[in-house]
Amino acid sequence: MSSEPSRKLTIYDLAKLAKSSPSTVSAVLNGTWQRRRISRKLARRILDLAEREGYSTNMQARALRRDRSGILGMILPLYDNRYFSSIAQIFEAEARRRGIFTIVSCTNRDPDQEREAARMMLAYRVEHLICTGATNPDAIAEMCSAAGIASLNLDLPGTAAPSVISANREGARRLTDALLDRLEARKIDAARVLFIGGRAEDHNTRERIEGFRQARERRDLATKPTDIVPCDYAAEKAQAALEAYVGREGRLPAAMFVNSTISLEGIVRWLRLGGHDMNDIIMGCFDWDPLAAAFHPRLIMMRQDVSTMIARLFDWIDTPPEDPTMRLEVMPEIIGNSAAAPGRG
Amino acid sequence: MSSEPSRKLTIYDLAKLAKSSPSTVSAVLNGTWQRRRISRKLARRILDLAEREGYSTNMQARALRRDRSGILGMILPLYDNRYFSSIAQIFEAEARRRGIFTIVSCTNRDPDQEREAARMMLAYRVEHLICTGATNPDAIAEMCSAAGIASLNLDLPGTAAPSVISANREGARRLTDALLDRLEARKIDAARVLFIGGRAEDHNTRERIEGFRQARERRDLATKPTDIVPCDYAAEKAQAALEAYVGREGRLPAAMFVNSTISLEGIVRWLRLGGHDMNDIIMGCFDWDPLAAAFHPRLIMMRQDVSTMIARLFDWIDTPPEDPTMRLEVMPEIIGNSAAAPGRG
DNA sequence: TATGAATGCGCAATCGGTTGTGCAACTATT
DNA sequence: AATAGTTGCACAACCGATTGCGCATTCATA
Repeated sequence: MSSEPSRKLTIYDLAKLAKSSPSTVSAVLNGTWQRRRISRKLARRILDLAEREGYSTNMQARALRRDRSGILGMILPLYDNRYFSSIAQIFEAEARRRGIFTIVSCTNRDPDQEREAARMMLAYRVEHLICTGATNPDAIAEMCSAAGIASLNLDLPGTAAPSVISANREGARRLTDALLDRLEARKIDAARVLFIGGRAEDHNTRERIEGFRQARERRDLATKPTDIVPCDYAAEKAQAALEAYVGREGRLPAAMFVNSTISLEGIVRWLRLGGHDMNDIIMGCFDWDPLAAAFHPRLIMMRQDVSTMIARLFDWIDTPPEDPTMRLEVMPEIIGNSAAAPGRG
Repeated sequence: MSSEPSRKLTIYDLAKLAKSSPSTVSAVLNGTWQRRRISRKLARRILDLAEREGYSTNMQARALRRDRSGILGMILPLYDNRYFSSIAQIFEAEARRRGIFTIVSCTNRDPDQEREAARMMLAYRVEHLICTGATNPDAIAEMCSAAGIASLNLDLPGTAAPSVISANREGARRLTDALLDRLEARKIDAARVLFIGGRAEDHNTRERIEGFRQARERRDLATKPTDIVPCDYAAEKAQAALEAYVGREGRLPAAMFVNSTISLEGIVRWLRLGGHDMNDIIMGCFDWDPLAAAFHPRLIMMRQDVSTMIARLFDWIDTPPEDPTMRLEVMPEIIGNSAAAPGRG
């Protein structure tokens, strides 16, 4: 380790030290030296020198000159559930594997914050912008296309950029089927099944509601409007909605389709506060959380296949789809629906 | 909205359009126009033009020239628990409030990934690097100081940069006290209390163990070495460690100090699998998760005060402490230890 | 011993902002 | 009317990389 450089080392400094030129040093350090016919000997000397002196490329200068930042941007609603946090982690890991730098920003499901974050990412000239669970993906996609950079949607689809999402309808159908199967096994009337959580205006919730409906329809079960309560995601909202439902109906639902782990939090809290036994009610959750699974092993969960979703995303980053309205659905996996489920484990 | 610009708009384009000069346009757009005595009229004209044409400053160019990126970097072990995810979220929110851009990278508690992420952040010339829960904070601090940029530690302290951490020892003492109080209330022998989870080589775990010991000592309770099992954080490790403990002791511990929510996951799973009743055992967890709290309201949790920790961090970003080895401890809050706790709620 | 090709490297322009400095034109002062 | 001060803006030199181009050498071939 050499002594503290008072100023950051540049290729000009290295060129002087190596008695060479900045262009040569640059070529050596960015790996294009063979193409520029720099001798292996000189290359090695410069590389050693750079290593010894602790040189680090100024990415701003590189980005400016190359007109490519080497950065991938992602906006995300939140980090604080397993679904979104694993999206961030797997996205980062995959980008790192490819030597790409990532910037992730969470925007709290707030359209203004989404736009502002996108504006910043565009100012930093990210090469792609991944728009995850955005309230208004098309607005972001438009900003991106105006800036001439590609955008992709994840989790919630848009019409202005390609989207990778979960197979929400089919997933919801399967989750509902699992609930109905358990009711049948316990010979419980399937009339009182409640769908709770999510936003009526978001695509995923609408699809899941549709899947829920279809699964019931196929068994000739009617679904009342009051059985479907997209009361937003927040735990408190779900708590209040369940309270209201029980107030109206006079008793607990026999089964519940809970639309997210954050809604589940409210549901569970409400049940606990009321002194209800979790096992008296059959629950499914369209999302996955290992702690919840540990606490309540009879809870059925849909685990969205984040690895596959991210893999498809990178496929599109590598080779952009010709059709910008392309939509790809990835099937989630059902967890906790073992055959032994009806009995006590 | 004007027609699609084929090339990204620059201050030179704007200068031409406004029949002005690049330096004037620059001054107007970065807010220094008053100091440079640009007339209000011209400034307005240029601002309107920039707005109309959808101009966006090239941050790479700005950063290069200013020699300041305007970026704050943070490395983080993971996103997938509430503690770290709220650190990321609150950090971002606070930075956004100040108009600072952030880059967060998670490094999976892997020293190599930590160094690599730090190297990248330094290459992008972040202005500060926050090192959260790093396995080797001093190594990162050294890299930073060699590059001439300030670093700060969060969650796990180092000796080469100022650190903001939780009051682990005192927090652990209080959590242990809560466990012992409950044992007393139930008139249960306090011999069989198990500390489980974490890494013996990390500072926080050592401090918590010390707090655990002290709380027992103050009640004249001896602590056997086998009562303390820092088996790493992973759920599987905790699961195996508990299994081993029970195998040795012939029965369950009466109470447990679980060192993280991820360890808690393994503990709860193991208890469930064995058909044990969660309420037969008094549990505390040094960390907080609202889903866990909802599922198990008698679980006592220490919620680390992330908001305060981040606030202190930004204090130091604003005015760096004179002493680089400075360490600040922020008291965590105990959750779920209400007076009504011993009875059924 | 010419001639042409290949090898090895440096020159200088460039990316898009920022900022020290200078120079008109205008206003106030004596 | 001459001088000094103020106002309003443009010039041009950077920041640190990248890259098209060109010029010496050296090597192979005739």
